[in-house]
Amino acid sequence: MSDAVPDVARAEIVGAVRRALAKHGYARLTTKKVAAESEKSEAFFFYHYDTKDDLVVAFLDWATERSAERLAAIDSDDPVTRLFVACDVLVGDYEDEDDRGINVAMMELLSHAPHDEAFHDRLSAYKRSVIDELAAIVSLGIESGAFRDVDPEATAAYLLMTADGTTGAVMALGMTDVGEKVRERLFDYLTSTVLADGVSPPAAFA
Amino acid sequence: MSDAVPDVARAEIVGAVRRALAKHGYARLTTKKVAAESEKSEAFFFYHYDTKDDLVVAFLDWATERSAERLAAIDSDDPVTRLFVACDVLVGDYEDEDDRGINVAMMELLSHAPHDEAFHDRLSAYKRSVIDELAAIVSLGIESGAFRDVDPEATAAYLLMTADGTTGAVMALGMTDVGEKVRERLFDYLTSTVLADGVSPPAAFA
DNA sequence: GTCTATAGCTAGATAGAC
DNA sequence: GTCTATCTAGCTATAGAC
Repeated sequence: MSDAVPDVARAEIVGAVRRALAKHGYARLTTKKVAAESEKSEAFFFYHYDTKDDLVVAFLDWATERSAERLAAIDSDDPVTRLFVACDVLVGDYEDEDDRGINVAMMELLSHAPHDEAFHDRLSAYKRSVIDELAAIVSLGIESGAFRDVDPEATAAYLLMTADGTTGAVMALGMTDVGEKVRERLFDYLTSTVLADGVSPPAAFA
Repeated sequence: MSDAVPDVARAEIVGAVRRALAKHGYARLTTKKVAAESEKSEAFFFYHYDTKDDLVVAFLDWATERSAERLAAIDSDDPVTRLFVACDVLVGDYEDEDDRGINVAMMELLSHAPHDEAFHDRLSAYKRSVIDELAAIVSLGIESGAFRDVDPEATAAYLLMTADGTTGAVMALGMTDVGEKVRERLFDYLTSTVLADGVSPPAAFA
């Protein structure tokens, strides 16, 4: 994928970019601030990557991959559990500071995507893949009879958009009360509209 | 509100900031680029505002006010119509280039809010006011018997978060197909979960 | 491969004429 | 009030020692 940057170097770089983004945001990111988040010098970063933007793209590649893996790693054969946990993961956890920083940074890059093709391409592909993943879960549930006969793609898109919006208000603005209420409505939606009659939500979400 | 910047000057400035943000995004915004979007010189902007960030805040004040007014201006006494139209407005129109630019810019400022108190304060207040506005519509509908007895605040928050997330994917990434599907699911949600039995959505949304 | 030092530029902001 | 000209700081990126 990325042209032969050694794994240790990339890990160091991605970590420093991640911390610098969490501390200063993309709009105020400088290569000095990135270097300040590691033991390495500024030149170290320019040896491995050509430009500052390449550093950010390396972070973005890492972040999208990480998020996709977290979804894929949901460990259950039951479509009901998988769908609830997936939505839970997508909304995110405000208390997890690292996660919050990563999510806010991804959002800042997303909102800058109209002006940066690399951001646009990676984030469109990522969003698309999440929708596909959710749609696959929905399809499974329909086949198994646990879900109603909803439109998998449309339902997946709808769920992701709700989770995305919530991430913004909760992670970026700290409106945790809104987060709680939306979570409740979201799980209620799954229960009343996606789950088939007589199917219950997982215990943790009831 | 803002300390005595003449209305004509402010209009000129807000317009230039708006166009510069639409063209370059917040992360790449410079005062030179702002000035390039007007007939005025760079010094003109610094005569009326002390710092570059004050210019952006002036834009943000204008943008939040504009969005709030658009919601408040929905011209109907019928809670059903008002709720559907409000959601429609909140999701926004991808085809409207100005609206798209404004929405994407607001999103970029939102995602930078953890690092800028002025952004944080204005956007939290704005989001809160939209939730209040939506909740008021929901309460009205419940009183009139057009809506079920849902939780107005939670429902309002839930609807806004879905609209916000959709704005991101549609306006910033151009995923218009996702926008269509989410709109459909969103209006379906309103119809099946918020509207009382036997109440129909407005003709335009059926 | 990684460092220190610095080039070269552009940013935000100001001075002073009008 | 608005302009042109310009200052200074801080940025991205590179050169050259090790």
